[in-house]
Amino acid sequence: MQIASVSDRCYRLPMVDTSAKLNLIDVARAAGVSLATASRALSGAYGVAATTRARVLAAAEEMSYVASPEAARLAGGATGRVAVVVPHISRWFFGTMLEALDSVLREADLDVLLYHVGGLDDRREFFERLPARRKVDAVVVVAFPVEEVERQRLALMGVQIIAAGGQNAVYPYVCIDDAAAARQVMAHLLFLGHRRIAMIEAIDPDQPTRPSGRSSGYYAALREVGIEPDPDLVVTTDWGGEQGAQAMSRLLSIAHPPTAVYAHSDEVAIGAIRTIRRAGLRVPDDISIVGIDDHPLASLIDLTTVRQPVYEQGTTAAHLVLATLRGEVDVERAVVLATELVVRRSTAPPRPDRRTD
Amino acid sequence: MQIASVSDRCYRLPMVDTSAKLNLIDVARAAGVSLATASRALSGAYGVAATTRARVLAAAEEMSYVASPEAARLAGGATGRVAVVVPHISRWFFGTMLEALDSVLREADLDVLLYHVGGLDDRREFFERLPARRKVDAVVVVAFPVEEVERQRLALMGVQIIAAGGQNAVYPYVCIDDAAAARQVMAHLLFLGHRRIAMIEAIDPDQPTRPSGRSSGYYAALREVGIEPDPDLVVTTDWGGEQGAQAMSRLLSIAHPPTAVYAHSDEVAIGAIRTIRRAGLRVPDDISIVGIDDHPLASLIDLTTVRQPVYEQGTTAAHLVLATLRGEVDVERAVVLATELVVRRSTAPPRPDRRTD
DNA sequence: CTGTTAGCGCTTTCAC
DNA sequence: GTGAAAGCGCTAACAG
Repeated sequence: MQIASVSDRCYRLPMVDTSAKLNLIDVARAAGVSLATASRALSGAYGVAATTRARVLAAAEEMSYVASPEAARLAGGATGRVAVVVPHISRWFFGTMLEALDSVLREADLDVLLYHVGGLDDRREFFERLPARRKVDAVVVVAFPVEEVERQRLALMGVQIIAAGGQNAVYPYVCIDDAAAARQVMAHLLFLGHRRIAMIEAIDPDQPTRPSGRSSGYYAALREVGIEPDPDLVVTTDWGGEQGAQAMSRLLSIAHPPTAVYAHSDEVAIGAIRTIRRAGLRVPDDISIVGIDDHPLASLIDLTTVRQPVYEQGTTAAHLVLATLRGEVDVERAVVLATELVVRRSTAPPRPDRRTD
Repeated sequence: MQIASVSDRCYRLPMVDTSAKLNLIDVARAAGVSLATASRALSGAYGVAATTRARVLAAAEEMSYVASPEAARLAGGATGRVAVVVPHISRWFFGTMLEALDSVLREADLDVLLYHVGGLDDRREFFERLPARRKVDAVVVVAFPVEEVERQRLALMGVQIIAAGGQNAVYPYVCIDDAAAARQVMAHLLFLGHRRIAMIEAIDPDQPTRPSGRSSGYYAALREVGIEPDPDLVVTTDWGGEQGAQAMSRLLSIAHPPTAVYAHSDEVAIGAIRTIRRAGLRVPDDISIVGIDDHPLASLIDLTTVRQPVYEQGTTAAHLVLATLRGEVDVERAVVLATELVVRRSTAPPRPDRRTD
């Protein structure tokens, strides 16, 4: 992590001459057109002859002209910025999503304004402040519910909303089918012969969220095979490894502990594994465990999981943003990406002496 | 991860009346002063009577006035934005750093512009583009070297640079002492009686970096106790778990494998552990292993490591930004934060039959 | 299809 | 200590 001046770089960086700033007017002159025409040509508006536009574009390219977002915005144009709103940053899911969003938005020459909105106060602050001065052209909310009032407020300012990793009927979104993911977990566990399957349900205490499909899928799968859900086998906690470990302790403290555990995320699952091991039990011999995500460390832990395409959700959401910004009317409003079971070595049939059926 | 309109929220969001936008002139009128005075008062410049300033501030507060960054910048002021440049986003270290930076910068009413600069092309793009139009007031580079030319280019535009998680003599920085961290690892391992200590050295292939203190500390510690470094015991790889696993394979393929392994990061260490286990060996009985970071999952894996205060590095760097922006001259230009060894259960004395001394 | 013109909301000289 | 006025660089009506 050392930082030092590296002298043997492979590119030259021309020194800027601050005294000679390059404005649109310069490009216009170089192309032999008026300022207005240059503006139209660059912004891709209609009503410019193809040859003229080409000339302007060439001149701009030649002089490596970069427009001033400030001036553009002030004059009523777009800001060239999009806000990405995330409830967490350091967790893998959110970081990966950010990386994906950033990658395609930057490609489209849009700047990314990061908004970390943890609790309710941040959230309120965000939705009160942002619209006040149109700082962005669109906002992407990552796994984060937006109220209708909030949406309308933004819409009033001409700011679009797109959701990544979550769903809503009102604005475009891309997500996975959480209930289907839960069912993939359950199908695997049931097929292996497990009957006492616990669930470590994760919820974010700071975010008001509807009951997740990851939970409903569990109950649905159980009911379908005629197993009555046992409340003792469901424990709710925050996302995160330590919390998973604690939740697992509770599951080990009941009269008839489960033979298999379904955790809402890999991180939670990894925490649960620690508790199991500390109890002197083995995975998967004594207890099977499955997570959701396919976190990079899951493969290193040999954790069976359901993979969700996080990066792809991000890029897809970003493309939704671009399409919306372009004013495309026939935008695909809902994209649901497929998940898949990844079988590794944290699952096995239950020990014969522990089978309950 | 479901997103839905939540109706029972605990705050009211007033609908914006887009037709009545609030400008500085309105605040000025309300305070009974001229536009110029209002501007001066708000920007905290000298030459305004204390009472006048108070009146303006009150009016602004009352009307919950928010300045337009666009107009401010256009007129020669600050942008109210700072760029954060990171080579990765989804890795824990960088996400945590971002979270910390964001937290204090937002507190100071600055917006965070995220720049993911992966390879050389991105980097070039960044340093060519950003200065062209002053989009930000300062840039924070996270674990990322900046060339002198690049720095000067930014300085010319009045943009400050601050480094987080890396060091440089020219601009303010905050980091840890990598060499010291390495020595903490080595002291622990040597004290336990290990002599054949391997190092899995991690480097980012996309970033031109000076040899890390994490490596030099290893060699220094070895030499100090009179152990001749064995080239076979050092393997270099990319950061990341899979890479750590592969590196460990190589260490297991030499004539005399190590009794202990020092990995440059916890993620690398976790990968290495998988390889060790798959080889039928046990940690720490057969091989001890130590990482650096204290990644949240490290405690779940029971990994001995050297903790570095990532979040604190971020907040400190952000405060450096604020001080610099405030024009403070006597800014602490270099902050080096302490690291500490966290002993868990991945280290133990070497097996007597494997000791080589 | 292209050029002219009037601001966008603020900061900053300048006078007073 | 305060006010008046001149832009910052661009877009969006308008004319032509």
